[in-house]
Amino acid sequence: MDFAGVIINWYQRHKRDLPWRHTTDPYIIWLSEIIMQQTRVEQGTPYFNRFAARYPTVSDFASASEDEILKLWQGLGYYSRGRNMHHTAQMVMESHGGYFPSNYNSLLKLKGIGEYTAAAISSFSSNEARAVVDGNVFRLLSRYFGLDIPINSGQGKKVFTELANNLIDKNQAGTYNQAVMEFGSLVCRPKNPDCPECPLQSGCEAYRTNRIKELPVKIKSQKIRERYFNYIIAIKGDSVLMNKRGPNDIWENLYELPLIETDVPTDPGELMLNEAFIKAFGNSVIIKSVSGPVKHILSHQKLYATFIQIENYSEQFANNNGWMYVKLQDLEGIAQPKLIFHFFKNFFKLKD
DNA sequence: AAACCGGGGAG
DNA sequence: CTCCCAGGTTT
Repeated sequence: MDFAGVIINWYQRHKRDLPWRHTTDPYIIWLSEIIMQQTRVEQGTPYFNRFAARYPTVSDFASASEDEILKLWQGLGYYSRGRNMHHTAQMVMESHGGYFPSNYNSLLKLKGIGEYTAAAISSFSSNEARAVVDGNVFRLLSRYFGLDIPINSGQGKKVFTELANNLIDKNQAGTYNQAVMEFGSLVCRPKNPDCPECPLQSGCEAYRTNRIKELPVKIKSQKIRERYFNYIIAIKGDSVLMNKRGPNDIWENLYELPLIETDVPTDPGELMLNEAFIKAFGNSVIIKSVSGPVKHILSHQKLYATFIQIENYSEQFANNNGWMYVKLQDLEGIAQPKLIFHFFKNFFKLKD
């Protein structure tokens, strides 16, 4: 049996029953694929179920508001995925007559859909023979063929994509694509792969040469930036001052507390002398309470957040774009980063 | 080509 | 702590 045959045979005996595997509707498959990008199946599945229930068709998705979509997305990370989906859903309504595309080239033009996702949707919905190349496939192929070219280099991407397209079973492209990813996820795992039970063991170059641990090769990641977020809690009556974040930074269009960011750790007393702080709140502020710093780690940044509740402030922040008072009972309805959501939960003793 | 974009779980 | 997950977009 050839490579594809072994993989498909294994898949038919070991595949998981995932909710998006029961459909050929490209819209539903798109929903699942975007949600699962850089996300573990266990983490993404509840989100998929909520989105599929709330927006059964692309029309439903397109007519929702961005705030509503981001709220449903809250906690899943990489929020541009949610914003791009909204844009794409509207594009499908306007330019594709409400019918979600199912061919590779049309899919590739849509926002948030790259080569992987276009190959996945087209093969799962219409059996188009384009090989998916995701993290699982990179790992499986680099090990099986003993290729040490970095998987995150331009050249590596090209080599592995070409190889994958030579291996695909063109008569059952969708099944093959599902199968290679499932196999990479459950057998050819990143750590402790199940080589003893692997049906490809006899032909695996990395296994033969004892290089399982060295493959795949990846180019080292970037430096991690450290940032200091001084969040201000300004409560007036039954409202709290909030900020809607702007473009070109993390958490775009999500809501947080008013933020005075500094390059170095700054204690609250010192922060009150900060130019931006005085410009927003005046110079007769009283600090009521301080908590933190709370460490919040992203893949590319380390955040240290301090929460400072103030009183006797003057409202000179009227010109600060995005700052607004939000009623406490409306807080639960707006999309917030995990850091903020958790803080509020603790601060107001909110229930789940 | 390199930087940017979350959050969580495994080891 | 490090690595990586059904990756894509921007610079």
